[in-house]
Amino acid sequence: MPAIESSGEAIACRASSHNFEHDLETTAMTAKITNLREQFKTTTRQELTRVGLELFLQQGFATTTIDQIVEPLGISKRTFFRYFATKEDLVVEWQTEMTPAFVDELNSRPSEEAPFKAVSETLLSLASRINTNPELAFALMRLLKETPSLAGRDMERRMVWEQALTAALIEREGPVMPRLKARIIVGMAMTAWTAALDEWYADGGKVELRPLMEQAFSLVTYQQ
Amino acid sequence: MPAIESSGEAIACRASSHNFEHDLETTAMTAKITNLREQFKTTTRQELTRVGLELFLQQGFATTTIDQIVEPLGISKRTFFRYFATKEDLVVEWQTEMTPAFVDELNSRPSEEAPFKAVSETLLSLASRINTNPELAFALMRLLKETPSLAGRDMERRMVWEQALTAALIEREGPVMPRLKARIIVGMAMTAWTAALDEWYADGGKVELRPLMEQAFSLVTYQQ
DNA sequence: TACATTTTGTCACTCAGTGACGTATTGACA
DNA sequence: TGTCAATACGTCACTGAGTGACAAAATGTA
Repeated sequence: MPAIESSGEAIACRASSHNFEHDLETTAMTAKITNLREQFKTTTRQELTRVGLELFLQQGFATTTIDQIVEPLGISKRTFFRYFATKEDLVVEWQTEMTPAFVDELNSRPSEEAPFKAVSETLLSLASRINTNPELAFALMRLLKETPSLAGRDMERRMVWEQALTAALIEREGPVMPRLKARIIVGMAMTAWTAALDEWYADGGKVELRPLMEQAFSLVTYQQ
Repeated sequence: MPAIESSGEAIACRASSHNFEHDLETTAMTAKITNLREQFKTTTRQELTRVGLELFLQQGFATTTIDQIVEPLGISKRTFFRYFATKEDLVVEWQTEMTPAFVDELNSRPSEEAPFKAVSETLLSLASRINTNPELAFALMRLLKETPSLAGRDMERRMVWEQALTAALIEREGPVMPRLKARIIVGMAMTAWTAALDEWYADGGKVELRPLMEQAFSLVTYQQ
């Protein structure tokens, strides 16, 4: 979850470095940090996502141009596309980036836990993240659903998660678990998860998410 | 159209397509059939898909421009976008269009059949369609998988099918079937179906598809 | 025949995305 | 501190998808 409310001080400093040289002392003071370059890149990336999401949520995805995102930060359009391959990536990339966290979560589940249960609990851990800022999650979900190109990328993200979790599940269970079976277990859990999330969205994001998900998982469990 | 000869060429080209050669004469003779216009539009649409898919399969999706599709048919780029909203639609639209056929298939299943079984059989009916031309199906699937924007649209198509089948299942089962449960049953069946299709693709599209799908459905059935 | 409707082509335009090239910034080493 | 290679950025020019506006052509109807 990106922090939209963070201020853009660092980037302002960077933008002014073209004309002034006051960041020289900054370099002198932080001379120990070797990857100053990486830090700049990280903040630039964060600022781009912040401004981009703000504009998208405010005036829509299609009606917002790259120039509008880039202009208040004093960054060129060309540079934007050095950080994000497409306009859509600005919205969905941070979701894809949390894939390893899911795999870690699954790996940390007790080994005696049943496969489906382990995957379900892994996915449930995301529900608590959503719960920390339901309004933002709801707004982002609306953005994803109302923008066709973003909806497609969101589905793609789901596939990435499924593949990663499938691989992790096979790793976890060993050769007893055939690939097709692993795929289906993960797919079922993801189906329940998505269904619950959609129901939550359809109700305006006002009900409790976690019990809804638990209900969905239980439906999968004893449905045949 | 400004040039007469280009107009004649275009019509001749459309009329000479496959099985529509005789339609021109019959409509000209009877003259009572009012939808000559509609017929032209249908053939134009078919020709665009035919040429487009040929080029996409031959030289790739991204490297094929709309002009290349449109040029051999004597149609303008602007007209292309009156038939298809996006370049991607040329590939995926016919898949979305077969949604009602699925719903009909589900509705025609015997009413005493269990929900999951009915949905599974509905999806299995598509396997036989794929079986009529496995090479083409495989090539199309490779196209969908190797082109990110198409992969996204393909996922979107899956969602459309899921929603349509969910609605049909609720209709079929009556108020006994809550929406969340219906979603999950359909989602599970679709998960198994997709997993089987992916395995089939991973094996180079050479194994028999139907038994693979039946195996996938059976895995869902006795997995918990 | 004449007239209304629909379809199409042309033109001009916006915007996403890319390649090439020059410049500015940074990191490491003298 | 100065030098130099590597990296990051800006500018410019370009391709291609997609759209709005308007005129010309084809069709339906009478």
